[in-house]
Amino acid sequence: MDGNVTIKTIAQKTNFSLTTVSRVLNGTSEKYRISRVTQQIVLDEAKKLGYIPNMAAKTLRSNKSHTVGLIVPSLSNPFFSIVASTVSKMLHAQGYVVLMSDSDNNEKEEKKMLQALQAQNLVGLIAIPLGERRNYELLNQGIIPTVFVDRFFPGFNFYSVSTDHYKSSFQLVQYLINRGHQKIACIQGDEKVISNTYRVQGYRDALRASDLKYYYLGGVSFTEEEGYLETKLLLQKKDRATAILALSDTILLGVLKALKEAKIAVPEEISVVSFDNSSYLDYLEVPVTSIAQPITQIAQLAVKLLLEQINDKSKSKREESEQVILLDSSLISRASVLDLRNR
Amino acid sequence: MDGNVTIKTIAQKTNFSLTTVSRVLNGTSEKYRISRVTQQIVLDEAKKLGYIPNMAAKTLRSNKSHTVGLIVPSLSNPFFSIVASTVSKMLHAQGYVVLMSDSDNNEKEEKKMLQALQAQNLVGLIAIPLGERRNYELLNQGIIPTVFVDRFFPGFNFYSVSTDHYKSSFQLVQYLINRGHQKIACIQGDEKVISNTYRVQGYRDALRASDLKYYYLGGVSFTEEEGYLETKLLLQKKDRATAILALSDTILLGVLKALKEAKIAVPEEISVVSFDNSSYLDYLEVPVTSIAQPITQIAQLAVKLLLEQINDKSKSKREESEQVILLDSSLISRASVLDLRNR
DNA sequence: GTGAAAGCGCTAACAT
DNA sequence: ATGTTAGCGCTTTCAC
Repeated sequence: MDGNVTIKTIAQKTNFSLTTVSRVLNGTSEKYRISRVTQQIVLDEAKKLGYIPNMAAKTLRSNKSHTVGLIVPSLSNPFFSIVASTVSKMLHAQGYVVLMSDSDNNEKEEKKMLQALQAQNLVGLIAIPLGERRNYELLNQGIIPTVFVDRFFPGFNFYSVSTDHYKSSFQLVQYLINRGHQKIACIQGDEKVISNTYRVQGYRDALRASDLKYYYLGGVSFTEEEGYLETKLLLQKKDRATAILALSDTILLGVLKALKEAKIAVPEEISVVSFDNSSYLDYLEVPVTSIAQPITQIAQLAVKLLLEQINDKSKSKREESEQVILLDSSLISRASVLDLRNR
Repeated sequence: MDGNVTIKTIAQKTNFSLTTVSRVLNGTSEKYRISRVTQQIVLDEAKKLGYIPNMAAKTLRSNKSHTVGLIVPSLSNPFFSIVASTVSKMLHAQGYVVLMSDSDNNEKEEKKMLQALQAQNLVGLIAIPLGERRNYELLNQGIIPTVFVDRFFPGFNFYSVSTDHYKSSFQLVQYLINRGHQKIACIQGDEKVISNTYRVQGYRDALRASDLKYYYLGGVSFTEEEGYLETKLLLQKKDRATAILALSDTILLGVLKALKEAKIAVPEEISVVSFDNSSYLDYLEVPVTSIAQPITQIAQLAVKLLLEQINDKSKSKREESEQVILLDSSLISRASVLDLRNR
């Protein structure tokens, strides 16, 4: 009643021992052949008293917390929040509880959060890391099963799940090239994040594959402002690109703003494509062709791999589990690309 | 080294007692006048050994977990994810850790999550509740300081922080009326959530205040599909509205889709306004006038109120803390409303 | 089929 | 300025 019902209370009320009560409440009755009657008495009393187990005690005793950590660069980014949403739901369904940390795109913060998480007896960790691999090297010698999502570092014995950024980017640029574009500019996000790196490589390699010499790369962060500024810059070049590849939808919005201000028509005067395929792309002034990542699939796979590791007691196995899993994206074609071959 | 360094290990290595080590590591050295030398020795050893405190033990012993629960209807909704992001960052900065739960807009799930959270010795809870008040009545007799965000139920001794939905809606409708609109339709979300209820009331009262008889209310959930379907329905009425009020941006996207399909021009043939002011509204085919909620402010205030309660040991005070705090929104005027007075 | 007792890592009252 | 000790709520040997 007074909010402090423990198994001891129940033991006293029912005149059974702590042990018996504990066993009943943990579903190990069968294993210890506790009589149906006893079970019922204990269960009834627990319900009547509104017993709520004390996780801290369980965790301390068993050294297993049923807690999974989740660290993301920023929840205000839809991509990450959908991952968080999916991960959270799946894990809760499995009886885990999720400790969420928003590293705010700040590596110092990320480090602090990782440390805080380590004190929580986590049974697992799902991380969308920032650019600093050392933050993850401190991770308790890989004692906590960890899965990287979207971004990763080579050389960790963790699973990583992400879109095949390189391939996606390559295909997207090829899509432009196939429509006659020869001068394609790219506005990137943060150079330190590996998904960005791969996208840029895909961009570069697609150009090379078609022997295109025009190469323009700008941008330093995945923000609307950057997209805006970089587009302003881009428009001042005498040799203007015929297409812009925005490496995220946030960047895209900035690009569109700058183009609108300069009264440059999309796609008549310049074509635009992006990564992310946000739901509003269909409703923009000109619907924008974009790469759709299989976000939910990625998150689901990450959780599955994590649970697998958690349930796999044989740690030896885990030692050699470095594995990067790349999922294909889909190119959603809309009206923002002009076919230059028809001119 | 082996990942199981406790204060006992440090005590042995340094030949100090558990107490001393504990005190040094908890920053209570001053209070107990532990010598600088001792402090340094202990601190050095802790660092050398890579000591990580065991939170479960701390929590068990002190019955205070430094863990705050956060429960949201769905992280994939930008409004909620921004709240989550802000809350998480602020709380982490204060040394708290955040247990996140996505109730998936499902009251059964919400109940389960609330129960799971209760087992975690939470020191506080921030909740964006669904429609079921009973889920919160079970909340440990209000022993855990709780703050409702965005939505709330009357009769709880919790603080609630939200936008003044009624007023916002009233103003928005008045804005339409001022521009000569007399037939305004409203497409709502989930009737069970109080923010929706208030918005609908604001809509109704604004009409009444101007003696307008036209009243059209449709919709059952905050989704694009609903917005789409309801608009289809709406368009079949012989007496068509001159303006549509979409109670969320998700609904809005559906509305726009239906209008586009029907080739009805915005704002020439019909005006549209919405709630949420998502960042992409500026870039839509027709930028849409919308109500911007002070999301970050709301989240910040909620955290402040929570921390206040947590630090306020005098529970008596908390007993009478029911208080609903309403923040003003801003009306962001864009091109989606036609001024009928000029015709 | 059930119970007694030890102990997980930590803190705090009570020493000195 | 530092140490001893009890105990938070729970699980788990070991015992009968």
